[in-house]
Amino acid sequence: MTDADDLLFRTLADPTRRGLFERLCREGDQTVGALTAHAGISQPAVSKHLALLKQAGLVAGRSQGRQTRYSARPEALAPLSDWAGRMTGFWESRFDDLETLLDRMDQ
Amino acid sequence: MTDADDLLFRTLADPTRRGLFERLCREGDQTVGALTAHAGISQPAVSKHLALLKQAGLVAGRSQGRQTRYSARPEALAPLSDWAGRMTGFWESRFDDLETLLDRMDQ
DNA sequence: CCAATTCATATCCATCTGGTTATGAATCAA
DNA sequence: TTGATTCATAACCAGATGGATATGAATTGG
Repeated sequence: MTDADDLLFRTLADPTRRGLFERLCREGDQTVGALTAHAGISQPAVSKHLALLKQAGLVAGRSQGRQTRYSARPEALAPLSDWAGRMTGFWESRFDDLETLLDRMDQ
Repeated sequence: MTDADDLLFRTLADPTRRGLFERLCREGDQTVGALTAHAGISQPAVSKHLALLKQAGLVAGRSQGRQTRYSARPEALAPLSDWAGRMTGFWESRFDDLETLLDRMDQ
């Protein structure tokens, strides 16, 4: 469990952040204003969440004049799926071991 | 984003809980004492984490005399991978739309 | 140039969170 | 039965977290 993985999990723990990320995945790039209009919280709060999402690599922001357009980076979710896969893998391999053991006991 | 999903994300946000869950996936059932011996925190702290993991469906505990053996339930991770898959799916479908649009403009 | 817009940052605050110690309930061993 | 073991729960505390408001910097339009 690396440090970056921990940041990823922590960042996704908040429903507001997941909401912002999901919206960017669904509907593509958005300005802070557009995101704020649907978030139900203040603009500074949205900006703070976006900063955290950015730090976790989940979004990227590029400045366009006085606006900032944010976009989702779903590739950043890969470590999440990888980790879940490993957990299930450990589980199944232990299950396999048990099966081999039972097979041996059967003989 | 359902309520259960939110609980799952929140529960996995803590590195100690992920560690406990990972250990149960890797090495199978463990008593609270065995888990405490490797966790680096007090037994009550471990019990509290286990209670949260249980509430999220990630582990199950069965009482055996004065011990409690906990086991991992990796199936509970499914909503996590599902959500990640949906996010990537949204992304890709938007990308497809853009491609079709560009294709049309090419004609 | 000046006013308005857009966003980020600073500051502050209530609440949540993860840890501790203390304690109690249940089980086992002698 | 009595004392030890194992775990869960209660009470408490320091620090993190998510929110608000205030403000400033940068850009744009008139």
